[in-house]
Amino acid sequence: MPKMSDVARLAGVSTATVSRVLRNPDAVKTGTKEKVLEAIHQLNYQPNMLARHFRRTETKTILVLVPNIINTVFAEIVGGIEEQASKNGYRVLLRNTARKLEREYGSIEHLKQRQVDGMIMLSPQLDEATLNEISSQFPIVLATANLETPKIPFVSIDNVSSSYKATEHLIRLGHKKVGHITGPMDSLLSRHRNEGYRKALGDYGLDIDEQLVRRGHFSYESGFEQMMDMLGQNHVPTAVFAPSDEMAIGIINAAKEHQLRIPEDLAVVGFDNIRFASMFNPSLTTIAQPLFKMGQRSMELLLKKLNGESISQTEHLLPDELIIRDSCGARKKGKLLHN
Amino acid sequence: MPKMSDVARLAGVSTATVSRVLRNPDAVKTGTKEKVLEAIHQLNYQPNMLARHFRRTETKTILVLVPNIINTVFAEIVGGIEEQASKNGYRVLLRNTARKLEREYGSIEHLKQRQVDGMIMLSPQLDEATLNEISSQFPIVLATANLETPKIPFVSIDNVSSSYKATEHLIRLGHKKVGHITGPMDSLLSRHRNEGYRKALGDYGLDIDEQLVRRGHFSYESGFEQMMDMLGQNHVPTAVFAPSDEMAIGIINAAKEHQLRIPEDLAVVGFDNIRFASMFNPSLTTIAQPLFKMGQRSMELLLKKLNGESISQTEHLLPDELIIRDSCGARKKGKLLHN
DNA sequence: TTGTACGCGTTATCAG
DNA sequence: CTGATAACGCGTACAA
Repeated sequence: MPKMSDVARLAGVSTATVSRVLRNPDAVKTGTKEKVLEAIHQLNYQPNMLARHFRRTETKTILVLVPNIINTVFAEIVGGIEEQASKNGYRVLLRNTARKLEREYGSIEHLKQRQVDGMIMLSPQLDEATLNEISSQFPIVLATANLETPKIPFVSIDNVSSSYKATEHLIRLGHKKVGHITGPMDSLLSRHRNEGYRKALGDYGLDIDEQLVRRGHFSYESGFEQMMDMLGQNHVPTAVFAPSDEMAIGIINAAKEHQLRIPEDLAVVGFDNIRFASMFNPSLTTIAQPLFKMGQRSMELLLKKLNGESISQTEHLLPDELIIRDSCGARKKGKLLHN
Repeated sequence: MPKMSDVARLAGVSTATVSRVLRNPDAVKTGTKEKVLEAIHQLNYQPNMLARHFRRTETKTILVLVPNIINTVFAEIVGGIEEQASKNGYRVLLRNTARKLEREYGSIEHLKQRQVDGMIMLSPQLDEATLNEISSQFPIVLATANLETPKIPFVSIDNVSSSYKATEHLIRLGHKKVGHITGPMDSLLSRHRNEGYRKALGDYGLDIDEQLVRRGHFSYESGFEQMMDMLGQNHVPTAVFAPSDEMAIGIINAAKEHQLRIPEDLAVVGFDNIRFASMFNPSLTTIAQPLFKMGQRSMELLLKKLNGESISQTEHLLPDELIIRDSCGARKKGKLLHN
């Protein structure tokens, strides 16, 4: 592999000049520049990036920590990050945490060892104190994460108001017994979605029937199981708000096992608007998160940090949208009942 | 940030010794080793990986090229790769090609610039000559890709026999008019699946009705559109083999639009066994690819290449499996008709 | 505008 | 078993 000195020799200049042609072409006279470029071409020279990174103590690489890449929600955010990163000359290192806390800690080592210039964490599980500690030393951005006392830039939607909107939709369709299966309650995001649900019921003067509120963890299985269990009881909901589409599908399938029709006997609203939401039968009414955009935005914020620019605000809430399809019954009535 | 020389000074040894403690501890006397480790601990020293990578001309990083990370099929393979990589001290750089050929070419630059030690390509679009050319210079492995004349190690399932199996299943359920919507025919993988379909029909003495064979490209949309079109014609299939689950779902939804019952009026077999295959209504009969394992295996092969070990064979075909669920009708008949 | 010369932090070589 | 020292290839003061 030819090195810079080879180019320099062939072009009859010094390595300094070759380096300048590569990094700051305007500082070189046109004639010499051409000679150098010609030599580069002739030798098919490629700069040794390892040497460059070492010399400049930067890697042009960012780390993306994902709880689980197989989850389409995360995959789509990663897609947005990658797009924005590569557009700006950055590469994306992917690490699956498999929801192991120690793998999140491990990523700190990565930063310390200068293996990456910065990091984006999706749904981190680390406590806020630790996150703040890392953030004070390295450029990091959070995605799909809310913070109690935000000090680190993060990208999210407003989980309270979106859940409120979803629940309200069901209430305005006439439902009095609206159930909810939560995500894991150690996650602030789940608590926020739960909060929006409760707020909506309260605002519309409906009591919260704690028997209709169950604990799950976003998954299809937890939706199915909790719903099966709920339907085995003596009083059942006429509508359910689920904090993920996967869970909504689990709920619907459980209801079908009990010979319930969707949406006539049970209305369901999901969350995320995954690709599959519109393909399912019935198609899911759901809250659409702009996942790809959230990925892009996280990377934009990280880029600012990497470039030393200041970030005015820490909360970056992107607009969500209630997508009305067939699982809630609004479309069955010929026209929407409200809005 | 403390450097190796700081550790050396504190421990009263040379940098060479510190380096040895880190990389080849057995070559250092226990006493000195302890002194050094103590100093490392006291200074909270972290080796500068950039310097190490530069010095050793290796990055402990591999590149994974994905057509589209949002596709669950690829995401799952990536999951397997990442797991195996991190288990062996390698990091995974993720690049989305968005099916742009130039991004595949770009990855070659990456290798040339020594930014990564090797590469795994998922469903590459580059021609075999180019792939062979790259492979002769750098360690690469292919996944979900078949080759006309295999010279590069690749991991796949046997697409011909699995498609044969899927089609045969439909035939043995009594279907005479078995349709097929293909993937893009510039992909060898699609051609193989098409080949298995045709072979099965031929072996069972059934004519291939070219009107029942349509061109698609794995997507839900192409399945839906082609099926809608097919159902608008005067003669229609009683069963369809789809080369992806997404497409199978599109086909089913199109059939439902035409008031057809699945599987009574139309039996469908899909491919991939994506997570949603079992959640869908009806649940999909499909060919299960061991995607995660395929990812792991690709990484194992790449590790061998990186370690200079020889790889005996180039074709690594993993076992697939026909998963019988509700979309084909076999289960409706009380018991399987065959097996 | 260009060249010289040094340093980045680690590892490998070689001598002791 | 340990130490001194020379690379690795590039970027950048500083000098010309």
